Amino acid sequence: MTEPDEVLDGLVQVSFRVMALLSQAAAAHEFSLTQLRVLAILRDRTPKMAELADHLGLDRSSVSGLIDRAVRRGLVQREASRDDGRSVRVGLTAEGHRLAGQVTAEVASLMAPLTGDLSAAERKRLGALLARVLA
Amino acid sequence: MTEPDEVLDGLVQVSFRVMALLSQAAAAHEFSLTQLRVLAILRDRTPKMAELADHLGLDRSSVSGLIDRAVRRGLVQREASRDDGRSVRVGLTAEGHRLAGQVTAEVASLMAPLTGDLSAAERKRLGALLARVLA
DNA sequence: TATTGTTATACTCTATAACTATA
DNA sequence: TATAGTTATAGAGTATAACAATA
Repeated sequence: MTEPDEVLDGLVQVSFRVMALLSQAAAAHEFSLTQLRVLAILRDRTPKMAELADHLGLDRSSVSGLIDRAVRRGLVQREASRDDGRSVRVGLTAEGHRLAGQVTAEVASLMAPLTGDLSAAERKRLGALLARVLA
Repeated sequence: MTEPDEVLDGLVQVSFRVMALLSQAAAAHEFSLTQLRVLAILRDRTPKMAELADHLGLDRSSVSGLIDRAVRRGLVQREASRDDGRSVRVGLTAEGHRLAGQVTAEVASLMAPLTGDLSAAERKRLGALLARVLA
């Protein structure tokens, strides 16, 4: 190949741009993109460690460390599962929820200019096409 | 906020998908996403260290380490600049070029399914919209 | 025996600060 | 003095392997 598809190339370029913005939003609060993902995931879930590892696509041992650091910062709590004595559920603390909400808002602000030049119709079309890509 | 724009949400989701595919392509050759970026950048440039750091958005000291490891793997070479005795140019070795080409092809293959369900017209439209986003 | 999570270990990535050499 | 690059150091992120507790 070597001549990459125009559209695929655009997807890669846009993805790097988006990741840079997400990293910037995370860095403003001194955490990593991965910690940002953890916060986002825990906003509407209280998964077991193994489930969280699956969501993130990481090894369980890596997630242990991530959660250790988030707990140390007071953003996340561990609690024992009653159904299975081996497993542990993780969830946001009140402060974690607050921060997750704030960062989500900041991400939206940072990203808004990306689609700022598009008309309502173009936005709708782009949204639909992205949904197809994700299908 | 808290209710993120549909389109922005799509961009974030697609970006994570793309990054996962790129990471997968890189991991198949046992290197990181950053090393993949280095290879891609050096495919058509022979920058000085400081220029490479700018492209990557990283500190020079971080790039020193990245290049050290790539040199150790025989993919990249350093050479002194003749115009400025302080600066160093970096470029791919023959093996680095070979590998960069191969990985680029593998990335294209991995990503192809993303747009596999789109018609030619839809692809064209998506490409145009992504170009607007990048503008 | 198998599974859940943690720990020990090792390496990559990254930044800051201090340093060397050149300008 | 200022700039280019490296080195020293420290911490986060990641995986593999070994382990404890529970199933």
